[in-house]
Amino acid sequence: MSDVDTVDRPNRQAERTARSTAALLDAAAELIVEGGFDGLTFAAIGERAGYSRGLVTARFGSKDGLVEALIERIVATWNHRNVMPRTKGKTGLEAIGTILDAIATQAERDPKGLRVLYALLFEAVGPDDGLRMRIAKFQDAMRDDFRRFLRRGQRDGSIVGGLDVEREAVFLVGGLRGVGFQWLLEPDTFDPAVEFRYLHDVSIERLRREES
Amino acid sequence: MSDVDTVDRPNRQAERTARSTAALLDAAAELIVEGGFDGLTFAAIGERAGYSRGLVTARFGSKDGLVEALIERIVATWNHRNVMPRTKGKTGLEAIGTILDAIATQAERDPKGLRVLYALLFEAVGPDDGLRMRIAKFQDAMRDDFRRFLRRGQRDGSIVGGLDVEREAVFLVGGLRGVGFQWLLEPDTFDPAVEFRYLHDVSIERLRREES
DNA sequence: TACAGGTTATTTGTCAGCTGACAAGTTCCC
DNA sequence: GGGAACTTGTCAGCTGACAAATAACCTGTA
Repeated sequence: MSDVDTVDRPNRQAERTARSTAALLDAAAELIVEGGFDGLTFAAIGERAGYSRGLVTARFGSKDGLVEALIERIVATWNHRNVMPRTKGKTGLEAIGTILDAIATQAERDPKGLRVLYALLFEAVGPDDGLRMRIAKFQDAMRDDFRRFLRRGQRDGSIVGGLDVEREAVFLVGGLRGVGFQWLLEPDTFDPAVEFRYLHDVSIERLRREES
Repeated sequence: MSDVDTVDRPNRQAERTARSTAALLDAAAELIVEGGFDGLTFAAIGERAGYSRGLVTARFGSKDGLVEALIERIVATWNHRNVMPRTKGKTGLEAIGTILDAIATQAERDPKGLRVLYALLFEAVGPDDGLRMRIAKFQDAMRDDFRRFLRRGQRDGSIVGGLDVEREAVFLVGGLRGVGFQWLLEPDTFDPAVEFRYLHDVSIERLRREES
């Protein structure tokens, strides 16, 4: 019927697995955006994905396994698409601007995708869960990007000298999380694109080396 | 035995209620700090408070009622003690500095009390719960404080002119939430006092009117 | 002072609902 | 025919809620 069916199929088994895996993860992401972690039940995931409630366990082993896979997918696509390639050969200030701009742009064009990430982030505060450590790792990787670019900016002279790199990295990531928090708290009245853009502008302005 | 017993007791019934209510709320606060919302069960609250599991329902009607009472207590003491009285007769910039300083100071002296609030905040992101709207109301009240002081600062000349008051209020509250989020995500390695203090310094520096 | 009767505070018994997990069975693919 | 993907049956565990029972307290009267 469609050309998909006429294509060579060297491995339909694996293809089937990939399809159901993607469907399950998509469903899980949607459910988290809509109802937070409480709405993320095996029954709901299976139903929305068009499978049974038991497949989640069969595929991911446990609920933690599912969440781990979901985070993995989000982080991988994000880093691969939006950060690493677009900061090459730029000054430190430009690289930071690129990151902040990429987030603001995604808030404009694909807010749902961004909401999944933030919903996961805020769900991770709690006791010694595996989720918290997983998210903390992601968080620190992000701070590390900022640390690197802040140092680069001080070497190449694009960023004002003498600032506390560690504090600044925390401050920048904190600014992003603060916008995301207010967004998720008031999803109907809060415009994340505007606020992320403002965060970008203020941060760049503040970090830019004073021209003499 | 103790002098408490020899004091006039015009209403021991009410006193008993007040004592058990306080014990329940204290226990609930501790449990939230330790294990998030998941650990906040009627059984755990009653046990820690030294009462039975059924008293929570009898006193607060439902779990929502308990949380509402807890938030009410935190917000009331906070506003009453730390904000309202200490910003009178100050310039806009000074008032904002007072708020940020009060938070940083509490992070130094009573981090547990502050953690209860932030744990509640981040637990509130989710669907149409009553908790979300309750926290959103608190959040907007806090932004409103900043809006008021920002305008005051523009009138009295202590704050740089021409800034977007609404954006700035969001940015300031967002900065606070961002610090709190990183703290709760990494409670063992993240020092909230240092970061709140840095937030204070950077914000005041940024808002101060350039001296001509 | 004593004590009864009513009110309030607190506990215990019990229930339905939901969740994640897993084993056994069924369908699909190679 | 064998193995993988997927479904269904089933279970124990836990939670919040509420009704009924018990304990503590207060008030009025003699």
